[in-house]
Amino acid sequence: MVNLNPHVSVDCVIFGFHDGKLKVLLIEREEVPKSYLKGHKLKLPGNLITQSEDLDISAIRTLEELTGLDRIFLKQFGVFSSPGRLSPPEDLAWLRKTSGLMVDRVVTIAYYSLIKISESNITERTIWLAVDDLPDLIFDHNRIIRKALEALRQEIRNEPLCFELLPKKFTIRQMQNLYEEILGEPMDNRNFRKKVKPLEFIIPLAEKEKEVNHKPAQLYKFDKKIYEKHRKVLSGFNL
Amino acid sequence: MVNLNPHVSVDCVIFGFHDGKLKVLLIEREEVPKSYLKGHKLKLPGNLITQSEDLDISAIRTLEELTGLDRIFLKQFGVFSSPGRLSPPEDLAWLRKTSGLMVDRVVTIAYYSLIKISESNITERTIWLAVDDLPDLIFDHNRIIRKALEALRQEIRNEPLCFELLPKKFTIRQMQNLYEEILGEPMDNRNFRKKVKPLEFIIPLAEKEKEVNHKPAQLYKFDKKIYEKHRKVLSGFNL
DNA sequence: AAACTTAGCGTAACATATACGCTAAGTTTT
DNA sequence: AAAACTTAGCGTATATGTTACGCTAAGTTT
Repeated sequence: MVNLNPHVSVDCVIFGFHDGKLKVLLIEREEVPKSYLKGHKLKLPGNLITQSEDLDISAIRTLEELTGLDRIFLKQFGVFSSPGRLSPPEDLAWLRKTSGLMVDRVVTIAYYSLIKISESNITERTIWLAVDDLPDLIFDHNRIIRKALEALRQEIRNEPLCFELLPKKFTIRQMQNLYEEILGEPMDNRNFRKKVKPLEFIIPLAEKEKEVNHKPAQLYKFDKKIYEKHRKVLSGFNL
Repeated sequence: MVNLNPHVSVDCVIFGFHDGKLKVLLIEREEVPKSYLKGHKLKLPGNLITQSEDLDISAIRTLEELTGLDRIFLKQFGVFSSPGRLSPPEDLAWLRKTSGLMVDRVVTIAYYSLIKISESNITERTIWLAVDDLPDLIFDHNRIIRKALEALRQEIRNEPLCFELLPKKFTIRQMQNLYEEILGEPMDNRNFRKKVKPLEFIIPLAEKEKEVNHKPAQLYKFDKKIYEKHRKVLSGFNL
């Protein structure tokens, strides 16, 4: 057994994009007696940290184990430290039982992470739910997700985060739909294309969309190296 | 003696603006044997948290005690968790001695805060130093300050943080100088005035600058309530 | 052929940013 | 009284970016 630090934990809000909806990855808790279910069956992926691990490393490891992906986008966005956050008592009891530790107060460092659902290899006992329609979760995890979404909305305006959520090969329309879903406002397709067109790090492939009952769309990929070269000149990424 | 949590601490990077320079408030360590001074005499204000306190509350208390100010601007901007951060060994020995605890690893939650130097009542054993010319500090405190400055630079573009650093009564020129110092680039005074002019939450006072050997400048104050009313309409604060 | 969406051209109205010339006014210093 | 200095404001040309919209053509399935 690893040597756990019972005072500090890491929680990850994993966002994905599927069927035009922004989703969060949740874990179904084990060993929950029926007596206190009441919808509190789900939680965010996360763990108490080990004594010798940097938090970022701990978060990365948690994610790799869970999704089968490495090089995932990961961003620390907040700390949740309220002394009363490990409530209700049934949830605290569950944590003590499953961790085997008499935890009392846990300060949790929260990360959000962006993954390509289509390319991940998610392990069992997990479920993707739309962020705008979540049930009650354990502890303060609903609040953590709300804060993560605020941070994501803020940062996706200035950084090319959308490519972390889109599949490797994507169409301009998919890209626009993602922005519309996250920012919650419709955009003009013609103007959107005009903005995207001159970006040299969005590269057309020799391949088109298939099996759609309309003109197939051009597929593109994101070239991170070219983006890095241009970012200093362009002073960011604004859509 | 309060019941301290030896695993989690709070550190505050307190910025102030004086003589046209952005400064940081540092504390002179006590009980430092001459044998390992080497410049490591200074540290950021901060403490281990108590078992029952929310971190924000802990940071607020630390600041009030230190500056005599309440309602200080305070923002949590990062977590520093590297297992090796409590080095060199002399510094760790000092922490163990002064805290009376066998601390081993401390995850610190870092805040930056903005204060009006002229109106604060700073306690002893502290010193204001220019951020661009700091000596070596204890632990990883130089790194924490660098990160705080990055966060401040980012956020001062979108929020009216400058008024936290300026005195209650300020001139447009002082405001411009502050922006120039923090963002590190000169600005055109005429254009700056044009941008500031239409902002209804910057209110002229019936009072002018004194004891300067040129035309005295108009003094202004910032009205937070009016700003809050307009912010939704204006979608932010950009300079 | 109809239905649908992609892909692109064009443009008018409007807002913002940046650089810079110019004038007048109010204070202290000489 | 003049010189030195900074505040305070007007004006303007240029470039750049945003938003809304009309229009055409092309490629796929039904």
